[in-house]
Amino acid sequence: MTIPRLANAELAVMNRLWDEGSATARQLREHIYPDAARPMHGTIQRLLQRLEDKGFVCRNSDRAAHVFSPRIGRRAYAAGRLESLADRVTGGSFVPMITHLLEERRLSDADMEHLRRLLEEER
Amino acid sequence: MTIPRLANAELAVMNRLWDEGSATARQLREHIYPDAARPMHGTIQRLLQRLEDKGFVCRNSDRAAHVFSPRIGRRAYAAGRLESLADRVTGGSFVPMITHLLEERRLSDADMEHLRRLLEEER
DNA sequence: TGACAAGTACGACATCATGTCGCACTATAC
DNA sequence: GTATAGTGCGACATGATGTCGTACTTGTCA
Repeated sequence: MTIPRLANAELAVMNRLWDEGSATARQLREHIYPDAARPMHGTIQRLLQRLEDKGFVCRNSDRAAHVFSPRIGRRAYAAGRLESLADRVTGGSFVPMITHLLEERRLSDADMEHLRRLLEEER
Repeated sequence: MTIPRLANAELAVMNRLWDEGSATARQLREHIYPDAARPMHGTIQRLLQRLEDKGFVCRNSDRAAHVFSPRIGRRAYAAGRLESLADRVTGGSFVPMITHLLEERRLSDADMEHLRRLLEEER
């Protein structure tokens, strides 16, 4: 059940769906291609179709203009990709990359504090 | 200075270089294509060339058979990709995905303990 | 010095994912 | 029923990737 990678345009659609909860193709188009010279109808439909095929979105077709919603949450996607990264690069462990981020001070104080608390809760 | 994504074959080469520290094209080939029907000479050379272009490896050409070494560490690569993931998906923060991993119990006890200690050291 | 083995450089190609477009078809509104 | 909006999907251009072939270079050894 590994989560496939999303390309840029697909991610743009998902990001919008994650922000809004759900949307029609038209709403997505107006947000993602605000001042496109061309219609971009088909493009959005195609992207949604492929996202549906990959299991990322589901559609409610009660109405003529279908309403699309995410089937996978933002966190679940991010975590899934992170797992995949760890599997391919660091033998499945997250420690090496977090170590590096700490050494390089790429983590904000707020994030660090947040993580400390999370890890304490799980004791 | 964002770190570009590596494809499968490229990653196989890098993983070997990270394990060994350095290697010649022949050594890499013997490890990555142990029983290839075809020579795979050019393939490895091509991969190394592209990795060099992308700044992932450097070569020592003192000898006829060049010796290749990583220019970017395994952790740095993993951390770089993790940052990129966070930027594209969770607004740059790592907290959401770690939260998800904890909720889903995808982190080993050892990893959690390791992370706790790391975060304490950085206080 | 010449011939052979090993290695490098790189153009070329097939394949695949992606983003885009176009067009036929369907549903809805007036 | 005619116009308007939406869906379904084939098609294409592009770029990345993995592979192959070949020409060129370097080193070795008789």
